[in-house]
Amino acid sequence: MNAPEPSDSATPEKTPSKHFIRQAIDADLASGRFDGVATRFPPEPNGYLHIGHAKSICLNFGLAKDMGGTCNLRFDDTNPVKEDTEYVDSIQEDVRWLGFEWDNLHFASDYFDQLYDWAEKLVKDGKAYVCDLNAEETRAYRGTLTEPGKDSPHRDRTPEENLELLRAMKAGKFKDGEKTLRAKIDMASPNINLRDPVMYRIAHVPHHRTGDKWCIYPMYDWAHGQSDSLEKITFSICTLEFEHHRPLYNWYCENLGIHHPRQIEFARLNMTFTVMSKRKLLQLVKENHVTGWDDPRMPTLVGLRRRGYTPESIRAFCADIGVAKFNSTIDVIRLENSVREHLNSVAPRRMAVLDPIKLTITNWPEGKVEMMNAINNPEDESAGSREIPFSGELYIETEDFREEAPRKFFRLKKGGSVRLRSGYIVDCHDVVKDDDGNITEVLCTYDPETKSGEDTSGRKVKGTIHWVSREHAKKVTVRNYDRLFKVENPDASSDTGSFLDHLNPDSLTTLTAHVEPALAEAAVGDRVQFERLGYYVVDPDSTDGELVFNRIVPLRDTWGKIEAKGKK
RNA sequence: UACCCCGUGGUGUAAUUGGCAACACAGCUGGUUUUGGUCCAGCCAUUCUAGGUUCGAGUCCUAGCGGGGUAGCCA
Repeated sequence: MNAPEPSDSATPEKTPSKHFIRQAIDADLASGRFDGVATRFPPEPNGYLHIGHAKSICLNFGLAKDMGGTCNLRFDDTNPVKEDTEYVDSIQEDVRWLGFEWDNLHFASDYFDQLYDWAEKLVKDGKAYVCDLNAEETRAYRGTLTEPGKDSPHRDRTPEENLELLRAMKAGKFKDGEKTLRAKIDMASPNINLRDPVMYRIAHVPHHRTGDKWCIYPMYDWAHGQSDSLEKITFSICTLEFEHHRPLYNWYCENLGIHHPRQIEFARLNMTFTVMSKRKLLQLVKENHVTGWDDPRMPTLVGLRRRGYTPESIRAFCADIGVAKFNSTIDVIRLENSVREHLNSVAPRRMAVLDPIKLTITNWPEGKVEMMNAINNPEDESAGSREIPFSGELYIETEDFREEAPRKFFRLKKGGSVRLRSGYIVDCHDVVKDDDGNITEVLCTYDPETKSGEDTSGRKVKGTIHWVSREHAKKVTVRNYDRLFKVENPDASSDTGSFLDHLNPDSLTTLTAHVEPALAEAAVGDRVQFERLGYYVVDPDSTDGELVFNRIVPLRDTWGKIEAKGKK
């Protein structure tokens, strides 16, 4: 424990700045308040994990790793009406996929017995009481944000009476909502959490792990800190909205006289063009605005995984955005960049034509097929190369040809030249049009002296475009995903409607693409770069006969920007 | 209008804890390039405001302004 800093203090340059939680930990270690770091990631199993949880996971597991400590995975399963094992499984899978392994796996429900014993202790100490007020009355007695509350009429029951009542509650003698156990703190506290908070509510509902054993269930505050304590957590890291709960967290630990972790709050992740609340994500799924929790447009971890995001890129993103208390909104571009950056270094390059137009090479020897050598990844020599068939009939991207084009258009135009990537330079001399005047075919000659890798011509052309050989190309389905929402802040409360009004109708475009033959062997989960287009992953929907590629993220598109600017 | 938290470039995060405001991303300029990708270079800030303490304030104090959170028997 408490490993000394690596002695690289001689290189002040490299010292990464420490966020405020790291600083707090350093201080507590230095002062002797704690002698190690033990954290936990405590999800409630009532939904799928999303990118916001990834921030918390990276923080908690990352801290433990960096400080030579431990991190547990604990399910905060104190409310059986909302929770389900379906989520327990998916959460574990997601945490592992992200690249973390917990030291211990726990469930708050495993502590129900201990929690109950502690509740009796507080009752005996005169620090908790059974209250007969119903939910409405409790609310009325609690007061408001600006007015103090009033004491419950049952606040002064004797410990003996309370104990008897509590045991009767546990034994199932009362109906749902008939009684609660409350901590006896201060009904006039400016902090509403301290106005005699409910510890137990009655709910005759089976629990996904404890079955019918309990009909009283602990509230978050009464379970969370105690679970932390039992696991000897030192730093209980949570999001900002729990800040006002900290005094209560402390009160329980102090009044029980048990191990007392330090709760530290940080700002949860907000991201542009994204909704993050469980309620809204659930609504997107339930109302079929997406195909499921793992729809590639969802910010869930299962969604991002299916989209093709790598765990490395998500971890890099989380490290990149930092940790603070300021309530910020991260530009989703940052997330997209992180996966681009990772995939740029590891994804093999392949050629795919999404919107084909035929290109015929009029001076190409009839029936000749030439194998061209193509580099797999210019960023990684060890990735090697592959062979691509080149022939007299090719497909190129429709948008890469213009009959007439502006000076700045570096691609193919009538009377112009372009390099076919890993192929030859071609010169366009004519086009073929249908009756409506649409171009159906581009006619070119090729320059035999310009073969890629053995160019002896000395010719320079402005542009290079991708292509596939018409007879050798494979057809695949391509799903081009875009942002799910068309506005930066879909959460923004417009008086008129809901966040659903901001759904992007073009968030998915499905098309049939022609790809180079090497792609026929691609397996589900393989990630490639379609040259000049973007990064793609093979979707599990793929079958033997038909591959499905999801667009993970497009390449940066400088030309697109130039063109868009020109139109304004 | 009670209490708590937070205000540093377009967006985020730093600043040896009182000592020349740094880094990343975005944007804009240019360069390299057989991906208009990658890569490289340059440009882009009166630290919310007003006072105060100090030789010196992003940092400390006071007041104001702005943003967020909180009144579940949810977590």
